[in-house]
Amino acid sequence: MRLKRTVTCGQLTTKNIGEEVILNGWVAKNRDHGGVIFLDLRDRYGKTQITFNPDLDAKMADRAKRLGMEDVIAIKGMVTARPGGNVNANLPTGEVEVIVSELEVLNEAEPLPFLVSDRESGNEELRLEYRYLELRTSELQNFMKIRSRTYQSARRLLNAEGFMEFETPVLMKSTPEGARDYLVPSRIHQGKFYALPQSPQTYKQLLMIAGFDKYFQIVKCFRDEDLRADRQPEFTQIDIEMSFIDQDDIMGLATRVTQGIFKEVLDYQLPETFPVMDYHDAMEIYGSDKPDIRFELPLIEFATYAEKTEFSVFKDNLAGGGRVKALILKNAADHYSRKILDELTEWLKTYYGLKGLAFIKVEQGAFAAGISKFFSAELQTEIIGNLALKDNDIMFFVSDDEARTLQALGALRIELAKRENLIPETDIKPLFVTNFPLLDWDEDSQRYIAMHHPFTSPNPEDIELMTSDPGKVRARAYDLVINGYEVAGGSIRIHTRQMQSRMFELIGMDEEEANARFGFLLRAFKYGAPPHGGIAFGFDRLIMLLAGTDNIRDVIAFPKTTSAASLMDDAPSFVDEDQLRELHIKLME
RNA sequence: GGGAUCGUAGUUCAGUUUGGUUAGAACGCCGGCCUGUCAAGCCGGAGGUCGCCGGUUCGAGCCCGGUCGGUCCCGCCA
Repeated sequence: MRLKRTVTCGQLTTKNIGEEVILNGWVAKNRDHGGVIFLDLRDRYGKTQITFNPDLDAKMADRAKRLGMEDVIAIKGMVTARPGGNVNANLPTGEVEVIVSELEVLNEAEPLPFLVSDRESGNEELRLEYRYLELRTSELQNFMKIRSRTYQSARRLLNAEGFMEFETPVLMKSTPEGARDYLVPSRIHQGKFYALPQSPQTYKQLLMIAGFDKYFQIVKCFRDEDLRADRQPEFTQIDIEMSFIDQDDIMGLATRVTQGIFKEVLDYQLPETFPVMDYHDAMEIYGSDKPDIRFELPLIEFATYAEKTEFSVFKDNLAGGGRVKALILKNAADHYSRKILDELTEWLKTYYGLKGLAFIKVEQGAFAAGISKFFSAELQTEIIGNLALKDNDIMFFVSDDEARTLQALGALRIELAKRENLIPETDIKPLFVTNFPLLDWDEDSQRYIAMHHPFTSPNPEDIELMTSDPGKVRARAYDLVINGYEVAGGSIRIHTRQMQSRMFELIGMDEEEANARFGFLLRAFKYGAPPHGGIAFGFDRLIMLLAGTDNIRDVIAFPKTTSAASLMDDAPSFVDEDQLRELHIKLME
């Protein structure tokens, strides 16, 4: 190219008036007045108005007339103050314009499938097909800048803490405990497969055994599971592991890293320490292991009152080991018509398997509507007094088995908060959730499965329970939760062969199977494994919070759709017979 | 695996409730006018397999069945 830029499109101000400059960029807009022609020239640094005047060069003005949106051009010209009254206050460069003396058209663009100036001008399917165009929009340019700054910030902070950065294999052994693996067939080893890592878990533990006591990696992870608004099949973690530490050390580090990132990327000051909540309390009070604590609206234990009602649903559920919990919305009963209550009920039935949603409203100091007739006058007075209910309050009740009650009411808590505008959108409220159960009973396979992963250390106080009541054993595991998103999760690991074998036993994995799958790790434990533990940040979710978006696709340059496809390059796709033959693979009909 | 919802000019949408002649608007595109705009303005034009397949009907963008694709959710995500 002939005209190489001397400045970017975002930097010219009145200070540059009188300078001759060269700009390169995309035509963002062409405003042709018949005589004078204004173009907005855009690059990732900003926009600058360039002006063609036929009085100065009629031929060039004619060429400028033909320039269309997203053409790539280079211009040389003089930085000039805009005439009085023509300043654009919305643009940092709005006080100046460049009067063009030379024009080089670097590449013309065809008519566009949607407007780069307006992200909403194309639906998502189309934008994903032309993702490189969507990435030109100011919104995604900004998200990618935040992402880039966050990489740098994380690296700087961890480096300052004395961590070493590593890379671990992407082609690894399949370990079919946990999420479904993405498999890669081996050409050389007929019939054998590599797996893409769900996380570099075992490698980082082996690096601890190797003596690299502070490890980190910004790493892609792959999980072949169904997608959500905050889940992609390939996603990025800031993976961290440390030796000779305890849970508090990891939580402290995670706190400092999170604070540092929010400070450096957003100049947002998070609290000095993050609150710590028991898993049990999170479930009981918020109905979630990743509670959004930007607003209160706690779940209320209602069993003792429910016992005194005449409502058989409550009493039967309690008798059968189920639960009754409630939510109170203050001064909002008039927002909940029959129609809206029916919609909420239908939603809870459909998604959370509830049989119904009960409610009462408070009117003139007593219960009204819903299931109020099942409460005696004395009971109503008692509840109104104890729970400080006022007129126009509405109380929702969910009663089912424990898991369903907590999950459904937790979901209702969020839904009601949205409807009532109770969520301070700009707040950032982190907390740690700790003391997760070590094991989860799996009905399908009639055995315990590891809730976090099978390398998680049990709480030393609960070792006895491993024999007597495994379901009660707490894990030394912790999640960092921000605004209802699980942003990071980790644990103190098992570091002795004995304990690891015991854990495998508990989840019903016999020695042979354990050796086949994790023998390399078990063997390593025999040669001086230090106590260690770590945490992994869901990098994309962290960016979502920093960017203020609720969609993970917004913060990934080339994301996949809900069906794990890439609309731009059409992956996945069929491959040649030759390729399959080389891999010893035959497709089933 | 299941549920909900969407699919109509290049694009965003209206039209579907109640089936009926030529499927509209805006933006973009093309042409013309216009010398200070910044969502520039004014005039004109081109542009449609109503996602696809099948059915009902004298007649389907509209009704029915299926299918493909997008999104959101449940299951799943150690």
